[in-house]
Amino acid sequence: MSRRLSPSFYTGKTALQLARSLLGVLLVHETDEGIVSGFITETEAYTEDDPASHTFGGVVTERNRTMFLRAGYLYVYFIYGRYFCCNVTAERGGRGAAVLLRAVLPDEGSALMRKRRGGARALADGPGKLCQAFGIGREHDGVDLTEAQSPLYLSQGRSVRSVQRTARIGIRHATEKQWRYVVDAW
DNA sequence: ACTAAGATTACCT
DNA sequence: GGTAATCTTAGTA
Repeated sequence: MSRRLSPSFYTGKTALQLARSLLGVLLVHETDEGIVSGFITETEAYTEDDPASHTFGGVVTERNRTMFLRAGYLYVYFIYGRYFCCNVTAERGGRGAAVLLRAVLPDEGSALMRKRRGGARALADGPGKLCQAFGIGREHDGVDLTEAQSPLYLSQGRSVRSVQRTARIGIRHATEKQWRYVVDAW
């Protein structure tokens, strides 16, 4: 039985609403190496009106173009010369909005995650670590998460009892916005 | 062409 | 708590 989230999960929500809704959702990646999955525990919203966003001002560039697709695509970017970060696009096509996946609680395939992480103890408690553990890289930028055959997708997860909202991490601009969502209790 | 900054992480004291 | 590592991206000329 597949519990893959349907397109309707992504549509009709603002980036902030989607960021909240993604908490508890299961992120799954099926590859030849094996299957890894984990429950999303931390997200951040980014929009066109947001000085911290890659799409601030609504200007399309080579890097940010995926963020302007309709909701339900994966936006992957490279940062600090070392790490990838992955987002789920939000809002309607033409609007540059997305939700950064910052952390997951590993479910299936933690041995493979650890192998990909070079044996480290912390498997996916940060956006760069998450992408490394899940084998997500630049080739996954623009993947349609809602497509039935996609090996990378979101699935129904756990219900979240309580959520904490805070300022976003690691940004210089718009630090006053409380657009980070963290699972407080399951 | 050149340059500065970056939605991070690991390792050090 | 501080910071080096590392290279792409985007802006400026």
